[in-house]
Amino acid sequence: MDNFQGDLTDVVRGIGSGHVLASPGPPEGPFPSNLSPPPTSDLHVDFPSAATSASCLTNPFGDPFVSMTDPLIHLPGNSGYLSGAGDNKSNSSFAMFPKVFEDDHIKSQCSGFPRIRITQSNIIHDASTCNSPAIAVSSAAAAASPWGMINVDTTNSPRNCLLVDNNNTSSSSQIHQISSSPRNLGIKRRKSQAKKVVCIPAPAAMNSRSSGEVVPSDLWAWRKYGQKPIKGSPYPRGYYRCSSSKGCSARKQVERSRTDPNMLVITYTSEHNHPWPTQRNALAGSTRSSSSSSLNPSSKYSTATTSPSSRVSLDNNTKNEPNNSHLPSSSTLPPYAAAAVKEENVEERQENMEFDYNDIEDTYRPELLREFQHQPEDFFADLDELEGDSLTMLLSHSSRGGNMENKTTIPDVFSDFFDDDDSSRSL
DNA sequence: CGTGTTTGACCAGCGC
DNA sequence: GCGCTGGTCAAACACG
Repeated sequence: MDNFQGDLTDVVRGIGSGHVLASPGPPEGPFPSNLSPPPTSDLHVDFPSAATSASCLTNPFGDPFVSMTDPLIHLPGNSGYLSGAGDNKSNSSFAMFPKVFEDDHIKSQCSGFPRIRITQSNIIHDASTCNSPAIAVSSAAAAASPWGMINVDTTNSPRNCLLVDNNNTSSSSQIHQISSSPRNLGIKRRKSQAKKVVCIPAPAAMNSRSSGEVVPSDLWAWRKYGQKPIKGSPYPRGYYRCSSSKGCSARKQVERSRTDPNMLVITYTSEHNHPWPTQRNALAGSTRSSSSSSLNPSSKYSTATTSPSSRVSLDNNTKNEPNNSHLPSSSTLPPYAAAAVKEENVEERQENMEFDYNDIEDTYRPELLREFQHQPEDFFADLDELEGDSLTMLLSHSSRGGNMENKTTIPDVFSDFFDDDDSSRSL
């Protein structure tokens, strides 16, 4: 059975194809739920809707930095664009909204990548290109959200889509999942084990390229230890365990939604028993993905590990402050996951279909938020300079002096992708 | 050499 | 109890 064995591979790769547009302007307040055109001064990320059918937006990679870069990375090759970043950089915020699934059978309502507008003050999910729910994100209101930067209004959300209700400006917003399948068909429960399921849009496989599979990465290093075809699903499931630290029991499973191949279902299990990786102990093999496995599409659904570069960038930041993030619960989750992942207890799930955001522990959030809070200025400042589209510029920028602690972040990630993706390099 | 992926085999949970 | 299926192990191999 071959089906889409290359899926997990391709899955991640295409995600980067997006457009980023940033234009100067004043920061915005909370955005209307009807998604009226956002004001200026936004970093606009416009994901191709047709090319990649996925819903709701995202940081497909889990790694905030990766996600931040993806759109940029593919700008040139995907007719993306990047214009001047806003002046107001201090309030910049990025948020990724993975779709939260209780069940991968939940049919995605979107057939195309939504257009996402990432603003320093707002992140708007423009539903115009997708029949998915419109999601307006405002960091302003988001400040009050548990995640600190999310305000998602999904007034028009169809069922099964994630809702983040931030009307409540208290210390906790809520994420609601509208309707969901009562059954957990995708993941068999081995023991009553708490699981966190994250659903993220997966890009359509890039036919032009066969290598360079990248897997949704998060802050941890994952080592694949197995892969199994799943009954009823044309897509295999990859099994990963945390390799950031020996003895860490954190694991995750990555698979495509059987109903919507454009969605990646990531299930986190167990917790990390260690702080964020401060250093990637090894790079060996981390970039190899582009060579062997994927050359043969049927050669297994290769998935990739977290980008070393992206990790490094985080390291630079995280090392500056004590790491208290490895707390129980959502510690295994990537930042985006922390915001939209449902702690999943298979047993409970069937009874309780509504997701209470309050239940989410935000072990990641504090760190991430701090990351963003500290980085935005530099990041957007960088974006400013990127105006015009030059990747070369981008890369060169990364290598130039200055505050490398922050600035190396994005470029490093970029280079990672470039190494793997020639198609996106056609500047 | 260290780390990662691949992949067949084995083990364990669950339903019948 | 049996079979099915998912999850894990571990050897072989690849990569830097």
